[in-house]
Amino acid sequence: MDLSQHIRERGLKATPSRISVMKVLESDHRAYAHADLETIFSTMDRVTLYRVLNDFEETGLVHKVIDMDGVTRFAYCKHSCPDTHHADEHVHFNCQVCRKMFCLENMPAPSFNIPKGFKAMGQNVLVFGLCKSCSAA
Amino acid sequence: MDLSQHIRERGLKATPSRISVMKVLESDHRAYAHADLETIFSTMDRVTLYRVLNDFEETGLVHKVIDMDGVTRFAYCKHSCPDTHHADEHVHFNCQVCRKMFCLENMPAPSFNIPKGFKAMGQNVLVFGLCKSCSAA
DNA sequence: ACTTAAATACAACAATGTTGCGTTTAAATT
DNA sequence: AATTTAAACGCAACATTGTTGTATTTAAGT
Repeated sequence: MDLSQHIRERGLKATPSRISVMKVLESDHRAYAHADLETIFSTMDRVTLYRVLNDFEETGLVHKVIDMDGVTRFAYCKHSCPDTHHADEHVHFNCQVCRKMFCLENMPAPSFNIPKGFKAMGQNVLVFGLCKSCSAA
Repeated sequence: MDLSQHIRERGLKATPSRISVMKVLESDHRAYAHADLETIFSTMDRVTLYRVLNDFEETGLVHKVIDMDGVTRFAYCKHSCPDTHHADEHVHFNCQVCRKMFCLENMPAPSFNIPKGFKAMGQNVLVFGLCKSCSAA
């Protein structure tokens, strides 16, 4: 699959920064924090990285989740998502030891029976504990 | 109910700061951000307020949730919670307009069937959308 | 190769949260 | 009621996460 093409399809220019960030996100369906990617791409400008991630999110290329520490994380959208709604809303798992966040792709977020008067637009379902490698150690 | 007594029962000193913060939290089972309380108690030191909230959380007087914006919020524990585990883990609702966060006390967080190898310790279940007053307006 | 809107780099700023330390105070003891 | 002391407070400094403004550069269409 051509990453440049994938990016351009959403109306964004396929710049080197975007292509390399997308390559990481696409290779591993984990939710990455800005700080993670800043470590990987040590020469990339902080602000550019923030904007790359926000642009990806706004065009539906990635989805956004808040982790246990209140930090925003971004994960590749396996299914193409429209700009407005992310079809693949699933449960995320956040490890308390290594702090990694995993997309549980085949575990859709349940729909809740919210009290009358409230209007639900989406949800953020986060389970925390120990991931595979950390519970083994 | 005596708030001072309630605070002392958890091994904390019943100081004026703690009593007044607890009074607000206890009066309305909503999850308050540090910023909300700083507005209410404009003379209270920022750091003291952070420490009051963290102490309450560590002793099980309140529970902690992360909101849509990644901001930590604290809500009164209706049921007494042991230090380690909060028995009243329920769904929270975060309004996208007024940003208020509501405890849906009678909606327990579901237990998820996490993949083999992962060890779940707890969850943060957040539904967002429009609250009663904001969807009416 | 030219053009232009989009993207980048850099500086400055804002919000949230933490740490260290000297001073004050709640509450137990005398 | 006075004394004691660990706990809590107030203040300064700092760390991290994230945003905004603007001049410069570049992807990609003409």
